[in-house]
Amino acid sequence: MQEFKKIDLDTTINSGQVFLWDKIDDTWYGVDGSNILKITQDPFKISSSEKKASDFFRQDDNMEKILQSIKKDKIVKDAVLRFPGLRLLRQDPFQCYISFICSSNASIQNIKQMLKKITIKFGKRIIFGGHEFHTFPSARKLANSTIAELSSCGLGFRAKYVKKASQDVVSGRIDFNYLKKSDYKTAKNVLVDVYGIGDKIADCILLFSLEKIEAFPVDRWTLRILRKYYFDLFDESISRSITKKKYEEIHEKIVRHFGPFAGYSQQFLFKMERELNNKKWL
DNA sequence: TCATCACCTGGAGA
DNA sequence: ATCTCCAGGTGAT
Repeated sequence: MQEFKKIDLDTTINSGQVFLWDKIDDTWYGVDGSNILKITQDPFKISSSEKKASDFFRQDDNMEKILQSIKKDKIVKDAVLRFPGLRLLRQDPFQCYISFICSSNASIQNIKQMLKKITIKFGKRIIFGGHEFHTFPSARKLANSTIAELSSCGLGFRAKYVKKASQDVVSGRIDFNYLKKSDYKTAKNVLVDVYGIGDKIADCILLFSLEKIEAFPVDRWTLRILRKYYFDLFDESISRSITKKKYEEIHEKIVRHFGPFAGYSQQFLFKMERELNNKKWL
């Protein structure tokens, strides 16, 4: 089996996509919506608390073709070479949506803590594989919660975002099935209208849970990467504060350079640069 | 349209 | 011990 076909669990889970994962005795456990996943690396085996078929690891993706497509330059080539087992994940959309709304101006460890508290306070407690877990709550549950309850999970100013965003799901204003079927631009325009969701967070939700592999979240790390390695390409577009128009301009250039699987290239570059700076993950 | 700034909170570094 | 600063941004001037 060629190296790129093997999924590297540690690398993938520690790449900033998911927050509710823990490793217990060489086994990874994670919360994905109402489902709890249990995964071992060797042998690679997945089991779950619910019997629902979801390809969490995107094993349907043609990695040979995707990697071929994104290796446009030496930087991405190096990143792919260093983390050949890194993958994008296919997350439960509502959990992903709330997770990244919580991520604004917060560290990964802080985000993890907020989400953990949300599951304990609002999720369903279950025992799986001999361990206790709490599922991610439904939109209705969070929509009906009070700001005070949400604040007690350490959300701070994000509490009001989470409540409103949950209400938008309950009312049907946000329909994840519709967004999955829509093209990138249409879906993005819908998401950025939600209170608490801007360009970056919308792209995270699109990439990690709504099948938009061309989405390329631009955050302070990505911006740093573009400045450091791709200055010649993005030159004028990169200013200190990034406006909506600049963001679109950058995204256009990104897709032109990295191609239709740009989101994959983002994941490799992000992983590489954070490792390079010894940043912590979960 | 664009640039600043406040914002909850917890953890790291001075 | 106490303080400052920052963290995968966003909304309001």
